[in-house]
Amino acid sequence: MKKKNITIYDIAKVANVSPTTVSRVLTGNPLVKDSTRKRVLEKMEELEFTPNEAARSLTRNQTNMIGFILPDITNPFFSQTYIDVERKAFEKGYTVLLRNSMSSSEMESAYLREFVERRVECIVFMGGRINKSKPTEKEMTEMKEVMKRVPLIMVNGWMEGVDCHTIRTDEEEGMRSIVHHLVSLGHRDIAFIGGQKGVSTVDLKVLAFREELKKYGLECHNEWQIYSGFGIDDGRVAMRQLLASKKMPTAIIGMNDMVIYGALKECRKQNVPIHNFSFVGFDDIFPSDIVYPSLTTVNHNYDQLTSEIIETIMKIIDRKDSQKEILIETKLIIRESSHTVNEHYFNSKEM
Amino acid sequence: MKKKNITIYDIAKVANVSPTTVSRVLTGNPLVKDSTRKRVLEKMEELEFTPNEAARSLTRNQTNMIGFILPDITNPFFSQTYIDVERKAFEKGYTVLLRNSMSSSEMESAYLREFVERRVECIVFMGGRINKSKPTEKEMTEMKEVMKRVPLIMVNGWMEGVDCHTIRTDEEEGMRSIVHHLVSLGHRDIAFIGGQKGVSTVDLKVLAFREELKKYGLECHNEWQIYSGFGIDDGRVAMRQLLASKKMPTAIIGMNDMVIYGALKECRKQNVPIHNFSFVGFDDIFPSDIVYPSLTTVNHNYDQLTSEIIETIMKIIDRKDSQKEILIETKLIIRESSHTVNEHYFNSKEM
DNA sequence: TTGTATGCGTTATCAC
DNA sequence: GTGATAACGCATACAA
Repeated sequence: MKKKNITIYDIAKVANVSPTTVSRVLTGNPLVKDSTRKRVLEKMEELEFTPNEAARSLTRNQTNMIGFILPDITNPFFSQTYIDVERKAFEKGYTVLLRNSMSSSEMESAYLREFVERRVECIVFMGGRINKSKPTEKEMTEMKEVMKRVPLIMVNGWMEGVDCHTIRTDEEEGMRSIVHHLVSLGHRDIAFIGGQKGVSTVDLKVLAFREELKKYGLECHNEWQIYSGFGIDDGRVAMRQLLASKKMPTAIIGMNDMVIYGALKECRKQNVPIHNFSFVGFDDIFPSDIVYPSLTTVNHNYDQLTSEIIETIMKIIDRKDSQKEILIETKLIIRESSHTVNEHYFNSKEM
Repeated sequence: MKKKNITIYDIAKVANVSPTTVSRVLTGNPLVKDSTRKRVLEKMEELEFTPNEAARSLTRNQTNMIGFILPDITNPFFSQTYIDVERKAFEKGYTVLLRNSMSSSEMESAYLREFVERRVECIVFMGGRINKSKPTEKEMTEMKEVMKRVPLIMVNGWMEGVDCHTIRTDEEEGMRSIVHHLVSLGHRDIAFIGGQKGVSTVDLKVLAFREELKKYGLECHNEWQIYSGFGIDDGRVAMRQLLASKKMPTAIIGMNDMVIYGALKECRKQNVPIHNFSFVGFDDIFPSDIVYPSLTTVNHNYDQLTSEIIETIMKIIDRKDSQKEILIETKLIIRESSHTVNEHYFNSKEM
């Protein structure tokens, strides 16, 4: 029943050469006579031979695989990053293994182990533990253990005390540009919604946000900083809370685009005129250009980000020097959702 | 320089057992004495041993890998499908290799070849050539060649003359439910936008669309069927064309959700009241619940779809019988974008 | 330019 | 329970 696998030995036999020669044409060794190369290739075609990559990996001690752990590929921020990396890696002859951790530490551990077993040549890590201000001891030591065996690159995150290649977009600067933009539109009452304390991408933004408020001499209302989470519904929750407060902000910054989508939705549910507020998101994922109003947001510069990732990977694999920390400039994309303080707002309020 | 890889031989040596025994604890063979198993495990820990999956694959002649080709993971329709398959496969001990073909036949070929070389145990195929009404001879024979070596499942597509497992959502029925819904709201002038002729998922829908119009005794205006493409901008193009026509429809069905996003955007650009039209999409991807107006659309029943995919894969691998063709029921999700014919529309027109 | 022999790190088949 | 030994399919050092 078991169909015999066709190997270079079978090809060698029918082509009247040694397995070595077959192997040579496989690896593109130029020392083979054209006529024999041609004959071998013909026989391969004939017998429908396909080299076994596992065997190859075993002898060459390299797999041409790269591992990529991220929280959730259904989030356009990650899918846009991933797809570019996949394409650029393929051009270099590498294959990417994608794993969705859902930010679960257990999943991350399982996938890290798998990657080591499969002998990937480099691991790209996003989200989860590398965004925790206080990762657990286990998470840190595990990371170090893995890094003894496989080089690892952290994207938009890091771990205190874990020395490692780091590539991240300059989220602080992104946040500063948002505040600057809003202030220049006349806003003085600015809220920040979404995210979660203890997550570095959040803490980073909040810190920059507060510093910037101070710089412009604006008051920092703690009740306007609502750490409700990262999803659409979390944005709704935050907006609901804002709408229920006595004094309301005139501008709302989201931890990411998603929470702003939720905020917009909540306004509609409550029949609050959407232009009462200016909204600004973060990430510039594709729906931000189609929601209404289209969303002002910070673009991560995906092309540069992914280029740096792949370049760093290749340098590490080729044992070339490469910059340990890379910071990517962001770009503020101004769309309809941010505007001068709306006077209708004040008119429409009973005051 | 080259750091020696740690193998079961190293473990065997320090644990005073044979490599065979080490292998036994690795495979979970129960015939090992508890004390020696414990000793071996300890030594593995100590030397930071990790089994080499390539070597394993080689001897066991199985890789525990599944290949997944789809057009574009940044499209939420695909990412939602993929992520569920990944998770369910992982639960069964399988790893999914994702490849984005961008619907390019060359990419598809390259990835198919790679999958065969990596000896994946099953291939899931979406988009591209399996949605062509007339795939090329090369595409068909290549598919057959691959299928001699690796079982293949086509999802939401098929190939005439290529006998193969097929799982698809019932798009015809989905389209019928849309037309029924619109007609029951009083619409008689219905357009279809997006897609491309010669793509089966499009032809299928258009056919059902026309049959349904006929069934309700409605006229079929060919100029209201605009095959502009699959993306957001393609939807804008189609909408522009509709808005420029003498007689306009009252309802617009999209090939997918994306083109409707474009249509909504175009209306806003031209300051056309959005409620002049009823809009219905197809796919129910996540932004459809957050755009304004929220989009009535057809849901693919992702959970059932992905369950069927994984079940079929496992049955094929385990050489169990499995249904050759599976059809998944769709579900019409009614949101704000579909409503009765808007009277304001007629009032606002100069007529 | 080609062939022989050996190794890569496991598992599987025997024997003991 | 445990241990030799032979696969698995390819690449490479060395010979010729």
